[in-house]
Amino acid sequence: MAASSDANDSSALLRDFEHSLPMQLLKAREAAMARFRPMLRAHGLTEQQWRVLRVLAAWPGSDAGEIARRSLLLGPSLTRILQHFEARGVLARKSDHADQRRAVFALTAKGRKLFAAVAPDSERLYREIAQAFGDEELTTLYELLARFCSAVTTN
Amino acid sequence: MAASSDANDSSALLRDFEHSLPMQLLKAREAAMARFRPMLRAHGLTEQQWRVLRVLAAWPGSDAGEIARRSLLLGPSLTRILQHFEARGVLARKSDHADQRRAVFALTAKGRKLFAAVAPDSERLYREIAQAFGDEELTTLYELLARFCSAVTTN
DNA sequence: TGCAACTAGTTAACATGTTAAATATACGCG
DNA sequence: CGCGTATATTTAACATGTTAACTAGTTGCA
Repeated sequence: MAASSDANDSSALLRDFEHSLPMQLLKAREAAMARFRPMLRAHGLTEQQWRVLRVLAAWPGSDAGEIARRSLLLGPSLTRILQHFEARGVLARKSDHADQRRAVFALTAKGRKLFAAVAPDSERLYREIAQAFGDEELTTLYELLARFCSAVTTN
Repeated sequence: MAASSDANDSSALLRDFEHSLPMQLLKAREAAMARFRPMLRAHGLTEQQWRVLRVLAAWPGSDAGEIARRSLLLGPSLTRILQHFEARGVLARKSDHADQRRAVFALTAKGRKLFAAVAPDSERLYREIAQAFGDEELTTLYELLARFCSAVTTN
């Protein structure tokens, strides 16, 4: 890649571009995920699959809507991941007798084993990041992000 | 979707889950993008296409590597977007005579017109967000995110 | 000169993101 | 009871994310 040489005449637009909050949030997320992705890949998981696994480990018997909300996945993505995991024997689907539209999900023994194998690696990387950034700054960042969400979300 | 009813026995895992920084960053990004996406869609653009348009508006004559780095897009995604825009007549490709591997890109008149049409809407929405969140908090958030990136990025 | 190592960009293959539409079930109410 | 409406989930279609492999051009150096 060519070394960048910012022309002076674009400084106004440059400032505007660096003040794109979605881009800065994406960049920060990438900085963190770059550490997690290789580890997850070594376990045969994508980032999104790991989020679903975590939700089902914490709340077994969730229905699809609840999994989607907690894992921040949209319906179609979740449908594909649940089908993938079901085919792999990681989770089991059971139709809800009280409401036939719903299906509830739970990890199988294989799924729980997979979760147990990944969780320690995940926590280790999280602690590395927390240490690199600093616990106080991390807490401040969490709080700011939460305030941002509640301030900006329209509902 | 079913109302959530958090079981007490999962409180430890719940705390862990809410302390997933990649998820909180994603959530914040979503809160912001939810405002931008409908506007961009009305102009026939995706979020990523708009990022490429902004880069080329600010730095005409960038090569693909430079566009990728500035727009935070990976090579394959950028290739597709450049092909899409080229077919639509939004930008023009020119091979670099000094280095035949490179191609440099610039907006056409049509591309500049498109940029000029979207930019005011984009800035209006950005100001709405800044006002909802508060300028000082926004500045703090930018600084924290920048520190996070430099602390966590391994290079 | 000639070849090995490197770099820019693209292609390939599979997974997810995004919106709209379709399907199936549940619910409310005349 | 029966029908319109709402809800849960899936499917469809296209765009992007991610990694690996591939192509073509470039560079350094024996």
